[in-house]
Amino acid sequence: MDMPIRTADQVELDRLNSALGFLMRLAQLKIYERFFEEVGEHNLKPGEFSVLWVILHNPGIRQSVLGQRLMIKRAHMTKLIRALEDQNLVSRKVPDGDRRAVEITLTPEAVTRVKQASQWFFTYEESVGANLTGDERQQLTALLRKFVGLG
Amino acid sequence: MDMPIRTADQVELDRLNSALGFLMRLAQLKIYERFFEEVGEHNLKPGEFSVLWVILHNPGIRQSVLGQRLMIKRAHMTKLIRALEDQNLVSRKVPDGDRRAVEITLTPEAVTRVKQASQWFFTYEESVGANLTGDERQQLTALLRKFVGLG
DNA sequence: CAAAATTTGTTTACAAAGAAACAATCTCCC
DNA sequence: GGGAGATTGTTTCTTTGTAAACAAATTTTG
Repeated sequence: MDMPIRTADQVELDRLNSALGFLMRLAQLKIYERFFEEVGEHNLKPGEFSVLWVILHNPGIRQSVLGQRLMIKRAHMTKLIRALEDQNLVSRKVPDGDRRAVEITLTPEAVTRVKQASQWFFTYEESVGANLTGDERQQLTALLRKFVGLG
Repeated sequence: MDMPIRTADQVELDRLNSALGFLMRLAQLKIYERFFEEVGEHNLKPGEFSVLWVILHNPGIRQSVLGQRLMIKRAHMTKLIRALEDQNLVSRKVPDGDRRAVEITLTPEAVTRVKQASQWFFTYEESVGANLTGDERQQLTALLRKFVGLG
């Protein structure tokens, strides 16, 4: 009868169904969507939070290294850091050893703020993948860690 | 001693190390990066390809349904479809039943083009996750499929 | 049936992220 | 020591995607 497709779950994806890159993109988008639904505007976006968190645990880290680890391009990192600086959350210091580089540290306010934010952030993170069993979630985490080359 | 961190793999991520959302974002970025390294400008970007692929397999699909399945927002979908229309790859038709909607079909050229593009696209997709064993890759795919709700 | 609410797609304005060109510094090597 | 080349960060421009307001058609409901 050639009934037009009316709902998303009737859509035929064919080979896309087992394409790793495609599935990963979908997964990521789903996580983001849920993040903004649940956490709303908690005044620190996930990107900002992870940047601040990493600086907290690596005081004086250089912009370039931070960017490499979080896969943020230099051009974009410049903007992120400046925005954080404008909010008085980080301070930049050009080290004596290498005057091209910039070393970044949290301000005391930011330390408090990040520790506080970490509560809801990780609470959310733990709720991600709630439709999986504990084992599956565990496996997924391990596989992703291997996939991205973390330990 | 306070040696500054010099390389990305010395960075302490602490709890971020097992945060599913974080790992997923990293994984996705890694896939994209490799995609552009390897496939370069093959004249069809991954987003465009998947849109066209899904239209190929669901001729006459509505913009809204397409967007729901691929998690593309309406506003953005409008632009994507227009761009594809400008390249003479899709045609739009307002169905009689519901004159708000738009049904999309591939042009004959696009059918050829997508089938051709599918060769390198899926070749790339199969190379994703080459640092995992076959079993692991298989598991990861299955877990992601469950995660995103693809039965 | 008519008013209210919803769906669908578009437009406009904006935010997030990348690419390329650039300047300053540093490293390497002759 | 002094250029050639690499690194580091910034700037500018462009692409990609989202948000909010809107218009038109449809569905709901009183």
